Formats: sequence, structure tokens, C-alpha cells
Amino acid sequence: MTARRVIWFRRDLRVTDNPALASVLAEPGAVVPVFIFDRPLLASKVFGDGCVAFMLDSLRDLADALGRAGMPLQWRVGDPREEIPRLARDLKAEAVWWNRDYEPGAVARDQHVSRALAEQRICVRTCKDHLVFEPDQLRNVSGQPFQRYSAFRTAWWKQWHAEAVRSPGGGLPLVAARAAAPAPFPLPSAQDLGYDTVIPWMRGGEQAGAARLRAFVGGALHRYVTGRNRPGSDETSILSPHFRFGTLNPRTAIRAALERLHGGGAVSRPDVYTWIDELIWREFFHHVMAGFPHVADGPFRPSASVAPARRPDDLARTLFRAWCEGRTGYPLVDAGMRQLNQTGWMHNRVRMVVASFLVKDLRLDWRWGERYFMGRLVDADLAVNNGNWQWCASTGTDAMPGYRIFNPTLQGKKFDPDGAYVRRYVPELAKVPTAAIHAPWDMSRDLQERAGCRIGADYPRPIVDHERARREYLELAGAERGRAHDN
DNA sequence: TGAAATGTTGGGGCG
DNA sequence: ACGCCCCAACATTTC
Repeated sequence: MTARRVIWFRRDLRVTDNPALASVLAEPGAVVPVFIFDRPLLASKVFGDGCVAFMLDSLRDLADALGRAGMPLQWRVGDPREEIPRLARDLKAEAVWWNRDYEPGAVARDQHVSRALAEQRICVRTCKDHLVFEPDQLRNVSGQPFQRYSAFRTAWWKQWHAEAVRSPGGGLPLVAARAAAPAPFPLPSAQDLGYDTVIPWMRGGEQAGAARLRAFVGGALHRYVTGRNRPGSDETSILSPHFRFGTLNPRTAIRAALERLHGGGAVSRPDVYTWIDELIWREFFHHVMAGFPHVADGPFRPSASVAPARRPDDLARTLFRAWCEGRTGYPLVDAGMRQLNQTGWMHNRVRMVVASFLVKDLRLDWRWGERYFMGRLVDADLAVNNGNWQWCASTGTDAMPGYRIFNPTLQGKKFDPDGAYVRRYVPELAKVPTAAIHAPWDMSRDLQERAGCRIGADYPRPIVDHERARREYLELAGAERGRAHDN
């Protein structure tokens, strides 16, 4: 009897360019693909309906591709710590394969599973996939994880050139030619998992991921440096959900961008390298969380020049609710939050603006915002979301200085000059003239009537005065710095 | 991947 | 022609 091997899919929901799958298929014998719906994690409701919808959509694509190759996906709902060892034993598996995950919780889970499998004398084989370089591959001169993005990026590129990073090859064809599609393997519905069914804002699965990558690399990439800052036009890649679930691999995406650059054409170096920078930031935040797991619960370091959050009283909760629902009275902030609530995604420029507003203008605990984002974003990724929030809150490894405070009006004028983004997501403001779109409270009574938007009735008056909030934040931050200095 | 405050410069209007 | 002022435009400093 030939040996049977299990491949456990987690954050690598694709059949092409998948190191663990390619390796397990390279050996003779039967392969059983497995996915576990992590019941405790799903019950914790860290993620939202949109995220679960994207995952299910991706799993349908994966199950279909595996089914065509004669390997129906097995799935369970339960705790993977128990389900994987049990499944491996029931299947009389000789080995279990997976691609590694670096989140602290996932590392603990995988160690637990590895021990349980070892007790049953079942081999564990793991591969690198989710990051181009793993945490222990990139260290500073003293052997520690990097704490500065610029140094990390230098080391990252050095390693990229040293290794000549390639895709693994092998795996399965995306669509088997002429193969009759088997009956779709029934996966659980969102309801079965305790979530509401929502129409996914973007398609999941590796076919959708590959199509989007092609469209972006062949399209908006050539004007990325300026285009990426324009939330009113779709000029970012919008690939983050695919990287989150591994329906697309960053190594492949980066190679595609570099090939477009070197293949000639209208793509400039700054455009390509600026985009790749964003993917290196993603890697950086994963390395930071792996090296300093305490960042998951609080600041990387107690930081001077950061004002303390206000008391979590009724006022704080009222302000927070207004922020969540996009009712702050600042058009760009409200448009961003409504885009998030409606679609499960927010343009990155606007993510920075709404985060700055929560932390600096409202002086709320950044972790409130972090948690809200996790519960809404289709691309909800613990390490990346946490890293970005800490950056905005000025508490992170390589953070923005505390005195950097975004002015939501100015950001709107600069990056949404015609107000297209605001008008799309804040329909009350649709008829406000462009000159006033980012400061509608300046409109005269008469103008408000004509624009069909009375401030304070149809659209809220600003819940805080930005000028004043900014001065207060700086004052409190200065006091904090003074105290730190005294101690 | 900030923005306000402050400083500097140079062109043009004007007596 | 000259000095003076104003101010926009740009540069630098500061939070």
C-alpha cells in the first residue's frame, strides 16, 4: 500500500505556485487535501462577514481545482489542534504537509499539532510560502529582527538578489483541459459558520487573484506613484485580500511587476519599486510581530510624544460610534468609513487619514480602531493591520512621529480634488460644489439649501474642531514628553 | 506617507 | 530712478 499524505491548506488557498502542494505531489502516493474551519477562531468573531465570504469564495475555487485533479477537498469544522491529528490518524497518513504561518497564535497552534502528530509517528513537512523571506532569514547585525523599515528593505533586496527567488513550479494546472468538472464538493455556508451571507465585494480564489494581478501589472502600475494616492480612481492593486488568504503569492506578484519593468514598455522604475515597497512593508510587519509578539496586545514601546487616550467614558463611546458609522462631519473620514462598511475594503491613503483622526483628533485608543478594522476588512490580517495602526498611532517600531497629524480637509483637497470619492460614499454631499466638498460647514445657508445639504441636519457638523483637537493633542503629547524626561 | 509657523526672496505698484 | 511696502511664492524650522 502506498503511503498517503495530507496537505493542510491554511493561508495558501491555491493549487499553482504552492510550495507544499508541489512538494507533496512530487512524491508517489495518494494526497488528501484538507481544510479546517477553525471553530474557536470563527466563534471569536474577530473577522467579519465579508472576510468569511471571501474565504468561502476562495475555497470553492480551490475545491473545484482539486476536485478536477481527482483530489476532493476534505473539510471539518472544529479546533485544528484536534482535527488535524484525528484526520491524519483516520486516514492512516504517513505525513502532513503545510505552508508555514508566522502569526503568534498560528505558531502556537502548529507546534501543538506537530507534537500531537509526532506522538502518532506521523511526519510533519512544512514549506515557506506566505512571505518571500521568513523572520529568521532577515536579521540585523546583532542578530535581532529589524526595527527600522529602511534597514529592513535594504536587507530584503539584498536577499532577493542573492537568492534569485523563483516560484516552485509543479503543482496543478489551474484548469485541467477537457476534464469533466465533478459535482462541486459541498462546503459549509456562511450561516453554517455563524456568519451572515454577504455578496462578496470582490471575487475570491486564485483565478480571480491572477486576473487582478494581470490587470494591475498591465494597467494602473504604470502610474502607481501618483495614482495610488487618488482614492477616487481605482489605481491601487486591491490585491490585499488575495495576499491575506494566499490566493496569490507575493513572490509571484513581485516577479510579475519586475518582468513588466524589464520587459520594456511604459512602466517606470519608481512606479514598480513604490508598489513593491508596499509588499515589503507587509513582510516587515509580519517580521515585527513574529519577533516582538507583544505588539499584538499593545504598543511596541511606551512612546514619548504620544498623548494618552481619553478616558473610555460615554463621550468616548459616542465619538467612537460616530467614527465607525462615518458621521464625524469630515467628508473624507466619513467616506472612508462608509467605504469600509459597505465594501470591506478602504483605500490605503484614506486608512491613514481615518486612523490619524481616531488617534489624534478623537484621542481614542488605537486598539479600538484596530479591532474595528479587523472586524470589517476583507483583507483582515493581524500583523499588517496592527503594524499600520501602530505606525499611525506613533507607537510602532518604525512609526510616524507623534506630531504628524493629518488634516482631513487638506488631505481631501490634495488627494480627492474633485470630490469624486466623497460623493461616491457620502451621497448627502453629492451636490455640494467642489470648492466646499471637503469643508461643507463653510457653505452659506443659501448654498446649503441649493446643494440640498443642510449642515447639522442632512450631514453632521464636525464632531470635533480639527484645529483645536490638533493643538490639544500636541499640548498633551508635550506634557507626556516632559513627564518621561523627568523620570 | 504632515502641516503650521516662521523666514526669505523677488517682483510690482506707487509716491 | 529710487526706496519702500506688500505679498505671493518658496524654503526652513518647529511641533
